[in-house]
Amino acid sequence: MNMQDTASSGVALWRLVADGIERGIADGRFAAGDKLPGEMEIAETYRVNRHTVRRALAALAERGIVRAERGSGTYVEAQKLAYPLRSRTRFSEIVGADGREPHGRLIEATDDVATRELARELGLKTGAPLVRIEAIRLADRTPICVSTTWLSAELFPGAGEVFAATRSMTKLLEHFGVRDYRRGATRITAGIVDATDAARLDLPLGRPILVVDATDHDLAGKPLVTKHSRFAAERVEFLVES
Amino acid sequence: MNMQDTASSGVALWRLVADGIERGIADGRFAAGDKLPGEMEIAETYRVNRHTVRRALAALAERGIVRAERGSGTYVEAQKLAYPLRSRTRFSEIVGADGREPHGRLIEATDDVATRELARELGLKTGAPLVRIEAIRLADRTPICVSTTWLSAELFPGAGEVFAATRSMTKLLEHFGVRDYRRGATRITAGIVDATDAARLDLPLGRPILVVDATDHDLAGKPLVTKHSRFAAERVEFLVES
DNA sequence: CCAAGTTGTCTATGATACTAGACAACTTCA
DNA sequence: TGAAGTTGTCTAGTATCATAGACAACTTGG
Repeated sequence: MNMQDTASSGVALWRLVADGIERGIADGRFAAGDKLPGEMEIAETYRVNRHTVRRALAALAERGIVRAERGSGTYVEAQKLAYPLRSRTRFSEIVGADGREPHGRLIEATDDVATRELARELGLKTGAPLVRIEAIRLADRTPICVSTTWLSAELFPGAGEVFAATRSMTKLLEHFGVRDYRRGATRITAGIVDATDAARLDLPLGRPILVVDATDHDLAGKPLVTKHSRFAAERVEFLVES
Repeated sequence: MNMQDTASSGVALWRLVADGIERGIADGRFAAGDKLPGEMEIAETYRVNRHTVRRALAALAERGIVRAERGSGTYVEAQKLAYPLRSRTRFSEIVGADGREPHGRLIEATDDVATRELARELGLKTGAPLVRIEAIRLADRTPICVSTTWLSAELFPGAGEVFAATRSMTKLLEHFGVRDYRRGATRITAGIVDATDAARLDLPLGRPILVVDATDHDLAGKPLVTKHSRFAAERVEFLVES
């Protein structure tokens, strides 16, 4: 089949195929994360050559709508979560604003001691007792980030158990009488996911991650918690107010 | 410039040009009957080759949206007048319903005698005296059809003068006491415009016309007038109720 | 490990799209 | 009548679109 068989519309065949697939995604016929039919199957349904399908898929991949995995298939990319970086950022609010269901899960809560850097961030002395919380945050069922959070074990005794129960850092702080808090300086870098985080984030090895280090303070400016978060870069997009 | 310079959109350049021109017509930037800019000028505004513009114009002409006249220019085709064929059809009502101003003009009114066919249509004897009225009907300033109308000279004495004054067949019949009338069988054929009608309809030679033969009767079924009308096919579209 | 199924890449061919230039045919207007 | 401006029609060359086939590279599941 050649382009002009389609009523000489002036629209390229691969564009028609791409639009069709995109409509299928928008309609929900293909959900985020779903595997699309194979290139051969798509070619048959649209009655075009496989190369034409590849052109269409390449255009969609260029826009971040699908992602091809060699030997496996082509998958619908979840739309990136728009994650505004403000002094008052609450994961649950951001995810909720995106029309998705926020979830949190405790992976591990252990005792730790402050390194010199952690102590400086939290306004404590080196070697001070800390609670280290490993947690994962999800939007619907998609893991967004894993974060390591440190709190003073003296100021927040039993923080691990509280977080396990509430699954929310905001509620944990409320439990200890902190009504509101603000984010201090936020440092953002990027890296490659390690094996541990890859498993937690359900990411293939070698994928890029956004690494965020931040410390939250109470309204008086006293440090409360400091975090080291790793976001699946392909699932989130940070927005900085200008 | 090549197609893919336009962001590799998968939409042919000529299609973009055609869409742009069509939007201009829809927006009223180019009114019906207007002359479009020359092909060279369009090519410059869209930054494409003149041949690409010609492709776009050809597509629009194919759909009857524009009409190219060699040596003169390309013009916006007036939308065809929707002309419902019902037993009670009044030109002025049809044109008015289209939001246009109906006009009628007498070309010629002469005495005639009935041929055998005219006599049969009008329920008269062959050779009976007739009035023959040549008239033209327009919507706004566009000629729609020329028609030859025959009436019995005995039933409608001085019909030519009355029509010249009223410019309306309906009013002419009213003048002779006919309050209402109906159209009988209508025969529709097509042909090529002759030189006389071409001048009257402001049509180039060789254009197709719709030829309508019909006889109007009063409510008792008595024949009143019989007509032979030639419509500019490109300016009218007959609608038959189903 | 193997087989089946998947995406990635290469070569090749024909049809369209777009550009470029030139000239013919025609209309309009002075 | 002639010049200017218009659409119509050629030829030619380059880039893209679409098709076709083959094989490599990889993943998955038995």
